[in-house]
Amino acid sequence: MVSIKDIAKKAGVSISTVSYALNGSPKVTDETGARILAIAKELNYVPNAAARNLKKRETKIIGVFLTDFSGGFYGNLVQGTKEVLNKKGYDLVVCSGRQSHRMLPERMIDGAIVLDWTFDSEKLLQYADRGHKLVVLDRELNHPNINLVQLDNKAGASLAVEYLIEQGHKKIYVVTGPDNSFDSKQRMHAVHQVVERHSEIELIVIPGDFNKSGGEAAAELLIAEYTAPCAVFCLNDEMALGMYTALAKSDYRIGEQISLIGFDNIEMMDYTTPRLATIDYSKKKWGALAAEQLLKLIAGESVENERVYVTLVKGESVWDRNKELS
Amino acid sequence: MVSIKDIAKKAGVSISTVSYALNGSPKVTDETGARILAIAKELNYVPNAAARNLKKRETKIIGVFLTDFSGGFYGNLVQGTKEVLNKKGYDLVVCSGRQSHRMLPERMIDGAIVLDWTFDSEKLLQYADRGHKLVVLDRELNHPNINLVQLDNKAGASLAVEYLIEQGHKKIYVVTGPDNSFDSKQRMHAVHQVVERHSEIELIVIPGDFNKSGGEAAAELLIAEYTAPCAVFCLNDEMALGMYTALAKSDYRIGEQISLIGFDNIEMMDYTTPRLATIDYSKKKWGALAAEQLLKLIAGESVENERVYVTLVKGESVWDRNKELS
DNA sequence: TTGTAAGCGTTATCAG
DNA sequence: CTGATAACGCTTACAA
Repeated sequence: MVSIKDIAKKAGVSISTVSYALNGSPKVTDETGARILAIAKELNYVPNAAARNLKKRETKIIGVFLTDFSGGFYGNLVQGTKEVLNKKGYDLVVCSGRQSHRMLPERMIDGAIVLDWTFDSEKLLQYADRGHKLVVLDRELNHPNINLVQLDNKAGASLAVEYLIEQGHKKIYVVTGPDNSFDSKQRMHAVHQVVERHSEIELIVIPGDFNKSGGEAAAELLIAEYTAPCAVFCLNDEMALGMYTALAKSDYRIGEQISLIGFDNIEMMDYTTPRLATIDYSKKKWGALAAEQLLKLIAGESVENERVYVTLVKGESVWDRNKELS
Repeated sequence: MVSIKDIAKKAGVSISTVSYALNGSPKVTDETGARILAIAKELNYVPNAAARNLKKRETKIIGVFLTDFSGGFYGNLVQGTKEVLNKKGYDLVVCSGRQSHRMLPERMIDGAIVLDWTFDSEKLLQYADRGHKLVVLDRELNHPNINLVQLDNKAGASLAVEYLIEQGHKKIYVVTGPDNSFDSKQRMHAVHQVVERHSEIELIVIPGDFNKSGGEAAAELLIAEYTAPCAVFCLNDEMALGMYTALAKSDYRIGEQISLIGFDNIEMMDYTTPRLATIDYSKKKWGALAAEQLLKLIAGESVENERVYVTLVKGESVWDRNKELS
């Protein structure tokens, strides 16, 4: 490995001069500076990150922690984050799984954006206590070193259920996410609030897992106890797609006997027939916002928690019962 | 920051003893070892990655370089990689964009898996020359420190074109990837080989970009010059989906006037109607294989280049003209 | 079994 | 403007 020491030797100067030259410090003559740069290039010098990180106590790298790499969900979000970070001289790495959680406390990254329910809140708070900067997208955590950029789950879930009700549905199933998912809890809460305002609605809750398999399982349950047309709100699109696939194999048609709406508007939704209704929001903006907040946090600026707004995407997957009744 | 020095002070031992204890060396008494571990836990000690990396000259982290984070393409591939790496005590980070390329030469990672045509081959060779270990999935590079795990593009493209021909198609459009894409070149080469064996086939090449927009642009061209039923082979699914969307807005129907086949079998394909034909292969296995090869390379074992095999996925998007003719 | 000390490649604080 | 030199936190001979 060629180090600044080698350059110094070859240039006949000291290592500190080399360091200054390499970092574009005005403390070296243009002449020696240029000579050193030339020699560095000639020797194919590349700085050693570990040494620099050790000394400077920063890596200029931000980590994004995701539950998994799959699905059409994360692409745009991470892209939004990356664009903001790169513009500010930071690099981004995407990590997943418990093993990788160590990167934050071990200081391999200068901060983290968390959208990963397998990452313990307790751990996150502990890291924040030690001075690490965090932006969390999937829970509520109150700490000066943690900023929240949350989805407006309440609005989204309300929009979804109200849409079903408006279309004349009385019997509504809801397929939930995992118990420990904050998003799932918030959405469920909003669902209950809306339903309470409509006494005529029959609400049935089916526990899900935010995965395709959860939607498939729910579909089976639905089919088993089917008696009359009903509506289903899957608390995320992944499960809605699972249900879509499962129902395709059954005698029931989405948008006819069974109305369906999801949440997230992942890319796959564009290709379903009938078009599945869902709740949309800009994933890219979400990621970008998270990055901005994190950088402010790192810069020591004070930051308010932010919110990402949602809209309803209608689709033929929801049958308008009013037409039938009129 | 609490360092081993702090632990040493509190335990009344030297830093080396602490280091040995922390690393489970048999050189320390069980008693002092336990005491040190206890103190470490009490102080919330976390090793500093930069210092360890600097000293050990390895990070136990592997980087996966992708062109972008989007689409249903990478999820399973990265998942396969991750599982293999984690099992062997390595962590994985996913990177994208020129900026992040520095991670390899700066030794922030112990090796890289490259599926990113924006990563210069010249640079890769240069890094390999400096001793960095690489597995490349999207090009052909001959170097002792580089291993190839390639898709069987030739078989895939041949399967696709032969399928179209078998179904009675005579006029075949091919939408290519970017000029510098190795996969695109290989697939095109195979296309030409097959077509040469069938003199009755009329082949029209449309330059594409492997993105949705490329497929959309190709669709417009197709519509503009449409005269009779024809078939299209998009060299990847992303473009096939672009064409699918564009044609949905036109008077032409996929599987009727226009037959369509893609390449990759990304998840979105499962939701198209009619089901788009494509070329399938196990992305997870591909990623896992790449990880295994890289670890062998790092361990200094000799490795042969590997190949990932492909299969044809038929779909209603390809019209059987033989029926019509018989 | 434990301690001493050198060094990994940088940066940064002093003197010159 | 340039050069010694002391860190940064850790690992690992080698000594004791």
